Amino acid sequence: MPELPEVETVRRTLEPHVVGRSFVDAWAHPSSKFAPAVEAVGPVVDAARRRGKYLLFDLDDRRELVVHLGMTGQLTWHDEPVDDDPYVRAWWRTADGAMLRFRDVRRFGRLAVVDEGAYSSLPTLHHLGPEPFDDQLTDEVFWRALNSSSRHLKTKLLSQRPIAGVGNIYADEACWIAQVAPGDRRISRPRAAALLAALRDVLGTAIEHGGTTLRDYRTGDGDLGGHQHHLWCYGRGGEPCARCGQPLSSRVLDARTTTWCRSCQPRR
DNA sequence: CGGGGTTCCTGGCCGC
DNA sequence: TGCGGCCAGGAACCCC
Repeated sequence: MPELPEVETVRRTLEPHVVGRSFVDAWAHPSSKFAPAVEAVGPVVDAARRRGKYLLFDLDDRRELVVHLGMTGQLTWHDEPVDDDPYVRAWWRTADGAMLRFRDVRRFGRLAVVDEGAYSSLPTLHHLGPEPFDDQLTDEVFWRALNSSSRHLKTKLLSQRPIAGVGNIYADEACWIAQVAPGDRRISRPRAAALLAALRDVLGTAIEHGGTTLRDYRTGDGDLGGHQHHLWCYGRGGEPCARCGQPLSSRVLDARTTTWCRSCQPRR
């Protein structure tokens, strides 16, 4: 499940390949989720950026190729032709025979080519909250955003509004680190500050590890991430809490599997 | 417009 | 061994 650390790793690994190049040919699966890929043929790629879980490739004709990896998306660079694969949903070829390839088994990913900054066709990107490491995201701002509705705290994290780029893995990890109950609906200012610090800690560490590969995620060079060996609670329901030894709880919260420690993440 | 439900997808896994 | 059923879940989409 590519979240911010995975998408940032893909961005960093693709950047040296794509920036300064242009695509001379492209193909896309007929689904409207992927068909726009061919519109990126022609212009030079000026930059490889990221906002939340979205990859943004700036094109030099004032447009952007927007890529969301969904659940199983893999965006990889290939200097040489690669074997055919039934799960490839789009590819772009450069003049020198290299290829950028989008593979996505479950087709939850999505591609778009838009005028620069014109994200209205992608509502989550259009209304995306601040980047985790943005100085504008202060404890105060985060606390207010988390208390602006009465939904579960974890659901608010996953909404991409209080903060961009957090998915199921890092939401559970950050709540565990900050000792926040994911099912609480309100949070005190000091706990919000602790949760923001935990998010920054875990997202930063996961980027250093090249992201979390549970199954499908790969870097832009096709490599596995490493953060799967550093998870405190995600996917560990029933195992002892690394902090207190009590078994971690797991249940579905707002349609998302949630793992936490009832003992050291008590309801407030 | 916030909130809640539904849909998109298919490999992997479980139980019989 | 084979197969039906269920699960994983981000974001678009629709409705109230």
